[in-house]
Amino acid sequence: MASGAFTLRHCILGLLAQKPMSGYDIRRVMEKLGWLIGSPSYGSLYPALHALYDEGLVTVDVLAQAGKPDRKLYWPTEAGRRSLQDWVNQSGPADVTLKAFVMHLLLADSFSADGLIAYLLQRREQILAQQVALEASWSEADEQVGWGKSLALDYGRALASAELNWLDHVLNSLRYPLSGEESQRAKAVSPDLV
Amino acid sequence: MASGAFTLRHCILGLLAQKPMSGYDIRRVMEKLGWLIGSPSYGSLYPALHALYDEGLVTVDVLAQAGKPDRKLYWPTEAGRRSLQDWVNQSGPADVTLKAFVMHLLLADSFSADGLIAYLLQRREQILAQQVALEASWSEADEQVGWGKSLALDYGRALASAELNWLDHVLNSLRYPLSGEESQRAKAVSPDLV
DNA sequence: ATGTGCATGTAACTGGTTACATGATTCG
DNA sequence: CGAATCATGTAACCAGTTACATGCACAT
Repeated sequence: MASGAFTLRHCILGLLAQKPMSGYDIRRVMEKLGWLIGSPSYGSLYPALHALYDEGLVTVDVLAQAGKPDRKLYWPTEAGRRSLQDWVNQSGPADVTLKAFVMHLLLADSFSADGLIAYLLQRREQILAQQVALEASWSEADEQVGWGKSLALDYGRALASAELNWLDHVLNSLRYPLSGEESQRAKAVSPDLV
Repeated sequence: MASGAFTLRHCILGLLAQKPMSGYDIRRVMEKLGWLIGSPSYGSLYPALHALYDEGLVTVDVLAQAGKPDRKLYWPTEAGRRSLQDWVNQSGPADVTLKAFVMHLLLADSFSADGLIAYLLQRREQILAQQVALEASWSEADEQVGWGKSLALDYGRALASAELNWLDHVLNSLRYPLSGEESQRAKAVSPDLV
């Protein structure tokens, strides 16, 4: 329950772990990251923040401001950091949505290098599986693929191969060399679409 | 309100427009498309299907089967097709999430060619804006960007540029359908479903 | 006998959005 | 003088998940 899926709680905790912020700040940051992480409404943000506080995962410091409403700066307690670390460590392939993945990247500083590499490899495995599944869906001569379906599948293929390329590139720069066979597969894809 | 965001309703309606299916079928199809569209639980699928039926947007035909439970084949009514067409036509840049975008691609057959091109151009504009926003976020020398943040931003950049490439390629092939293969696909655009 | 696939569904819950309410300050 | 930005929050609602309940057929 506390683990499992990636929710606003984790997101907030993750951002606060990098730098103390107010609810308002959190939203601004998420807005700037835009579609990568998606910004929540205050209607969910503030309640989530209060809940984290009630559970002792974050502390607050209230800064009175002239003319403006009080600015409540939140940051994780030790328990909060532990809980975040738990999430980072135990998150399996099941919950690797785009948001969760991006949050893992953002928290890269708090990984051990090995942990990050393991996580990226896991992600790589997953994308590879999806690519294979799409390819299978394509050549499924169940009946001829409609134009729309072929468009959608091709789009998926393009995204998947782009991500694989990126992953390989990053893994490489982390000096984790892949076997020749595997890395070639990912590199070969880019130029042929539709 | 009934329009706006992309929900299960639209998704179901869209899939049924391509081919009559049971709730079970719908789920299998969505599962196969995997992360592109995401498969819902039956706990949301069946109720949504019933709601569509109650509103007269889909009809059902019950096929009794030996040994197995009845198979309820659903497909859109005229009203359903109209409602779907409305969604396709009026969906603005606001709701262009990945799911919604993929659904538009899947329904490409039911667009006029011009409509599809307009939609893709809209998407292109949006991705371009996101790319710019990320770039801005990067060079924001507010303080030096942490490793995690730079990783995440770079990931976003990679995805955005991959999508732009794909969009350009598709747009190009839509405007200059030359090869035999592609002109065949171009023909497939015309039969609309309304 | 045990599990997997087919096929339907409901009830309780959760995680979010939308719309509302407040109020000072600064910019055009 | 009105709009945007800073800054907080609540209440009603909605869309989805999880867990449960049913039941037959076929393969291991």
